[in-house]
Amino acid sequence: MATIYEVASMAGVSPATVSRVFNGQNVSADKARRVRKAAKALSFTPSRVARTLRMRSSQVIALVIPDIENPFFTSMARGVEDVAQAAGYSVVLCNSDEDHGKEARYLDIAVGADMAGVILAAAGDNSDVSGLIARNRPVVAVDRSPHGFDIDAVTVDNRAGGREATRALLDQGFTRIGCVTGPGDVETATERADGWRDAVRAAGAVDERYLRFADFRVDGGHKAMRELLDMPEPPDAVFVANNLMGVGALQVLSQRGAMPPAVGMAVFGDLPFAVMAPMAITVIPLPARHLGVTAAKLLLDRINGDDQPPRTVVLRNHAS
Amino acid sequence: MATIYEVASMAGVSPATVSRVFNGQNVSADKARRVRKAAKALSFTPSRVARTLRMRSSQVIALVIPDIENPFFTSMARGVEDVAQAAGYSVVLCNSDEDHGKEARYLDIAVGADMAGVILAAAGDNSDVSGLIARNRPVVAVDRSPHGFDIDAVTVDNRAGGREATRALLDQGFTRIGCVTGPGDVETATERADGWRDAVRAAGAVDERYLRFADFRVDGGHKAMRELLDMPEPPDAVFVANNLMGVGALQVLSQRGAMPPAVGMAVFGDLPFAVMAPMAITVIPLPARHLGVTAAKLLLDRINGDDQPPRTVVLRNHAS
DNA sequence: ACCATTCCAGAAATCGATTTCACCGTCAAC
DNA sequence: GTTGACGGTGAAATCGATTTCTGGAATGGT
Repeated sequence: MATIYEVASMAGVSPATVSRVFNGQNVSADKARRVRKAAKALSFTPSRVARTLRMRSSQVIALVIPDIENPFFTSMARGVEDVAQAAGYSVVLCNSDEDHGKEARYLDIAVGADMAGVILAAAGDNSDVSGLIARNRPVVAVDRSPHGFDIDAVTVDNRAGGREATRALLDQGFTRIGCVTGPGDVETATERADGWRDAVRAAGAVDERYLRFADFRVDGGHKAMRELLDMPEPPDAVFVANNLMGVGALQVLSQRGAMPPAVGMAVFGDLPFAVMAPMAITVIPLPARHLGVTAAKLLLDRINGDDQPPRTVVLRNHAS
Repeated sequence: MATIYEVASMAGVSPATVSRVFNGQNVSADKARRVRKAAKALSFTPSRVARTLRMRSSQVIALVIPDIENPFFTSMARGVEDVAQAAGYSVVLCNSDEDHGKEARYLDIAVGADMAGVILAAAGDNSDVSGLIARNRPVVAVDRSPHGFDIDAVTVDNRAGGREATRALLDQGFTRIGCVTGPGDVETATERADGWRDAVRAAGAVDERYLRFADFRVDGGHKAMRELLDMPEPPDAVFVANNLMGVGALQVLSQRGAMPPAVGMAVFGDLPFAVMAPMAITVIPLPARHLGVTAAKLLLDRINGDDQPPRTVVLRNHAS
């Protein structure tokens, strides 16, 4: 509540001097001491708001993710946080809940709050970052990237991963491979499904009835898996395009007493908090933390004035 | 980037009028129309920073949690978020990482950024919220509460839960019940261990060698569980005081081929993303989302000027 | 002893919104 | 016809920091 002015008058100096003390500029030792003492006495905390208004930029970066309850994204958040902290930035986490409206609102806030930059795991292909770009605020897309904008991006090779996962199932001798992927307007979902198509086609014909779009959550996995199993000729194996749907699918299989390898299963992304090493399940690991770290580094570069044309970094998901 | 002044001059009115248009005050229809048109043309986004500086409060609340990778806390965050959103507030999530230094930094930021209030799941008993109190900012403690401050709090009955969990193991016929709890300076950890002591004492003598303090994470569960199993006379069952350590303990048991019910197990808090209904495991469910909802409501009350003496809400964890 | 740097420090402008105050019309009441 | 109330509007103060500009003091080189 105390302001720089009160500190100044208590220390018998000008506000400018108080500011200089706190920003490590040259101030005589005597005055600096008096200022610090006064600041302590008044338990002075500088107003970041005033500072931000004047400086036109805050030491905060926004990380907008579509599902805070997904360990993949929280792990990514940790990566972002560690890099940002080390560089003196704070991270605020915004949960868009896969909702374009909420996402837009958070992006507006990021602009209005003069945040230094934004790392965005977009809710869908048509997320709109034009406001950020118009105002020249650095943005980095991570995991998924909005279409139609030429911005920095960090992704993994979704198609290759989907192909590899599906091929693993074929190699295990399964013949009717289903696919449970995410929403049709999310890049990672369609790309992973494309990988599935690639692999299946290479082994024969693609049966699109075995493809299900769900919502990238546990419940989506339930629903899609049930649908597949209830088909007249159900698949004998399934490729699931993300971790949470993988959990959902496994829960359904468990209920029906058909755990892998009775039904084949490959998952894109590590299964969260798995208790038993799921030997019968093929997992394409996803470098979640590393995605965050890389995105944060890219963003910090931009914040510090890096002006190259936008880069896209594709991380290897070292298959296992 | 456009300011209220540019909008004003484009619309041929004063900045005050522009402000009034956006804040729903009385302005003639004609001018209002011109202002809106100009604002659109300039793609004007009001500066929250300037607004906050002037109003001395922002529409943002901080939620400080000790571990963003723990689904219990993210679920709590969802509860907070839903309530806050509905009331027009945004939530920024701050991960203190069980570190008092980081936590203190985030609390400072909350003050300096003039946030409307803070919901704090403290990193330990001796977290310091005096800065917030001195500046009259609403704080609500959730899950854990810092000692020595008389503030609103929302908790569960940890001791009763620990007692109940342990009793369940005794009822199942186990006789040497171990306990894996969290750090000694975290209230929820010590209280749950107290519950364990209560139950064990009621059935005989408490052997403190069966009590382990770990770090509330998966690795802590590993370490503590291994130590217990490696004792000359290992426990035949174990009460684990949180969800992640429960996962860790189960992983160790799985490795050693002693899954429940070979070794008895009770866990405080729901196991995240469990694939199979763990019938052999006693789970004390934790109303994570509800904790968040309740805390957010309390905080909003305070923000809106509620001035009663601090309340402590203890939620029932409807045992199962 | 003199001039040129360099260093300190204060006054005042600035960031962009909100809000008080004062003023002007208009309209209703008496 | 005067008074009072009220709605609409703009000028200017305000929030609390940073920063430019300026002047004075101190330092150093010759």
